[in-house]
Amino acid sequence: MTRWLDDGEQRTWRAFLAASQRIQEELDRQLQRDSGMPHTYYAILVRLSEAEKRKMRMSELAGSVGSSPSRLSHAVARLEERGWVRRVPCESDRRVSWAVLTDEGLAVLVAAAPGHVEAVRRTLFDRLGPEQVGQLAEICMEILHDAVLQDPAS
Amino acid sequence: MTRWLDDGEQRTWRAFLAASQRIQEELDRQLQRDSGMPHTYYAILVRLSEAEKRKMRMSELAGSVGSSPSRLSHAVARLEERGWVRRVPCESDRRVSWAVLTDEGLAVLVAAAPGHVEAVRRTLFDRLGPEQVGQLAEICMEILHDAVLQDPAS
DNA sequence: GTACAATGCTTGAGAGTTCAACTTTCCACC
DNA sequence: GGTGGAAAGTTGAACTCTCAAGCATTGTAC
Repeated sequence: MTRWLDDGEQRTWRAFLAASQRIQEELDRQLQRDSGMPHTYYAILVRLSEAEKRKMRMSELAGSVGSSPSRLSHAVARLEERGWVRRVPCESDRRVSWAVLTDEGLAVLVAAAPGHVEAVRRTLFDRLGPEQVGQLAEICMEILHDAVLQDPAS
Repeated sequence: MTRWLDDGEQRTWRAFLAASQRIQEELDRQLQRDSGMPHTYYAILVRLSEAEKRKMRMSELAGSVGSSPSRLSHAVARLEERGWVRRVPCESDRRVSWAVLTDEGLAVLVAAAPGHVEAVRRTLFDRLGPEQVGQLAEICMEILHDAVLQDPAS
């Protein structure tokens, strides 16, 4: 009954796994080594830096970086300890917390960005032609499109 | 000096991150829920099941699943606790350990496989056309090709 | 044959993630 | 205006991963 993967699919799948794993690890290692933070923390700082007044609600931020509420809560707690992010209670809805990027956090991000972008180029874009970049974008959009991604059983 | 990403690259990069993250999480969740193990453990069982006599040296296995020696050592320790893998010392080189997939481990793998393959289809292959699958394979090969992936500074 | 480096693997501590509660606040309804 | 449920976040425990250090064993050079 199971629709097993044929040889081509098998190869594609394993290549995809290996490639994405490798990129993730390389970026994590680079950021950890050069800036003392994992990639997920970097993504949080980036997203905050782009937001109006450098602040976002926790849930919005979580959705934006593709993180669970719990993960984000833990992460922001660590970022707050380092003084890179501050949590401010929302006046109009007291369930809500604002996460605010501090000046110090922005400085750390600015310092980390060039090395990170270099790593992204080295691991991904420098290896692909322009057509492939377009194809990859298209493919990833399809994967994300209407991303139910749920098991029918659940 | 930094070669920043242009808008198209930026979008591609974020789509790629989101897509690969999403697939990883979906697979991990499915396997954890239905078979009580993370995806990395599943990969270890798969690789062992394909090996001659269902056994491999730890270092070989680590390379094969793209894991650090340390990670594999921890993982196999857990798998051994569950009785799915056994470690056997090598006679000819006593530094070496063989990891052996047990009958019980094979049974668990066989039980887990259909649900996993379904998840892979649902999250990836069902969303792409045949051309895109080919393109994706090609792209991932390029990413892995001659994968130095090292920072010049190191 | 004895020092010394390299190899194979393991270990422990620190850090991040997950999952299932749990608290607080808001909203809708009667 | 109370009540029940939904929404927003947090917390703690269990688990995995990483990194650096460590222990044997093997290979190499003198």
